[in-house]
Amino acid sequence: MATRTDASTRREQILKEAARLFAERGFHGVGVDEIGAAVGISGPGLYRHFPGKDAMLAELLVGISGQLLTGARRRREEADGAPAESVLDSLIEGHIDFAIDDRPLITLHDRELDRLRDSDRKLVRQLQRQYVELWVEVLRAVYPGLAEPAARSAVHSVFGLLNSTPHLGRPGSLPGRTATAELLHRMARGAFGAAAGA
Amino acid sequence: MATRTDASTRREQILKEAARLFAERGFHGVGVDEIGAAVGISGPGLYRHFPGKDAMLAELLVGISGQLLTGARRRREEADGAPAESVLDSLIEGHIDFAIDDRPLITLHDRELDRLRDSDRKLVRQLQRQYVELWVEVLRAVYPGLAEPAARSAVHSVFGLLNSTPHLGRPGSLPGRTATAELLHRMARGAFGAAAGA
DNA sequence: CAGGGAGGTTAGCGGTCGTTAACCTGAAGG
DNA sequence: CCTTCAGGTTAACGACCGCTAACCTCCCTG
Repeated sequence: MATRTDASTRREQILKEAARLFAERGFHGVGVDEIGAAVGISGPGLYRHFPGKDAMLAELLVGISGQLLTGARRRREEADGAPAESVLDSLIEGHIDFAIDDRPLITLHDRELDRLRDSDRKLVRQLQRQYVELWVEVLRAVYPGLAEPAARSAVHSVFGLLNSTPHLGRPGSLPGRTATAELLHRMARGAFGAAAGA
Repeated sequence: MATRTDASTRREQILKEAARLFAERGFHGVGVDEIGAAVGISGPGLYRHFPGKDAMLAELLVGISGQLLTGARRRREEADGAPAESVLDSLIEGHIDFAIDDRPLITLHDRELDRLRDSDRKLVRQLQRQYVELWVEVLRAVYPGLAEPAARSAVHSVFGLLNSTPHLGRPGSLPGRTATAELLHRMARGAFGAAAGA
């Protein structure tokens, strides 16, 4: 039997290339032959690993949403007892890491959701909603005066801000990963502060 | 001769519906038959108004970019002599108006650019670049200490923030257009301030 | 009242795409 | 050594899609 590691390596390789291609040209703009070529096999060979093209997108989107949610929950629990500000900072940091390191996934995440089968789309939306609600709770702990609808809007808008990484130029033209992360972090905190602000 | 108004009404109707459909399901996810059906004619009838499907997308994207740039230039000139802060506020206000009132266009604007022919894409990118540079100039007039690369990143990120309107729930579930616009405006100013801030 | 153009229609062509079918190969296991 | 099976291959099918061709029908105009 092939080791689990080897088997999932090929699968993960396919998912990674598919994510890149979907992000670049859109789900319908990429053919299975291209995805196959990107990993060195040809078109229909992909069907040994996935039941179809839709399944690749579904696995990507569910994976992203789940990862974001799981990471956020972990960060909140690890900061147990800490002031709410530091939990918010940790959430922001986690989201920025994701947005910088997995740009294609961040792009797909809010772009190709409507291409999913109903059941998958419902699952992804549920995970996304829980993620947003976690942020809203933490945000309102930091700014108790902030009403819930405004908090929700603020969270969505800050996601838009943080997810702008694909527009910041190709990696390398940036002032450096650390500087970019710090800038985004400051801006997110500034935006939240202004949303709640006097 | 049909009046210019009547002729362009049908064209504009097609463009409007095409924008909505492209934003909902992606350029490749919409067929010409659907676009035709959305305006009450059937598929190939569209070719009396446009040379092809690509041309509709091109006209939309060039139109958006041009409108944004023209509006921004007008606002800067109208505020001649006014403090830089008020020019920045005017730019933010203009962008928010656009993001709230033309959500499908704002969505297309940063999503389907790669589907354009080379010449059209170059034109759109040029208009977008000029728009960004105008913001960068105004922003650095407000915050002279802000370095140019950081200012450019900040502008792109604030665009991400302002362009989050499609994620804020359907119009009607919002706390009201005015309240939403004010919230976004405060957050944008807060983000810029934090980007420049100590 | 001819006639011509604007703006539709339906039929159909050619190409592309996702998927399936049928076949091959190399390595692991009894 | 034979079998099995994971993981490939190429050929081909059926559906769909963008676009063209051919035709029709008002309505405006000289």
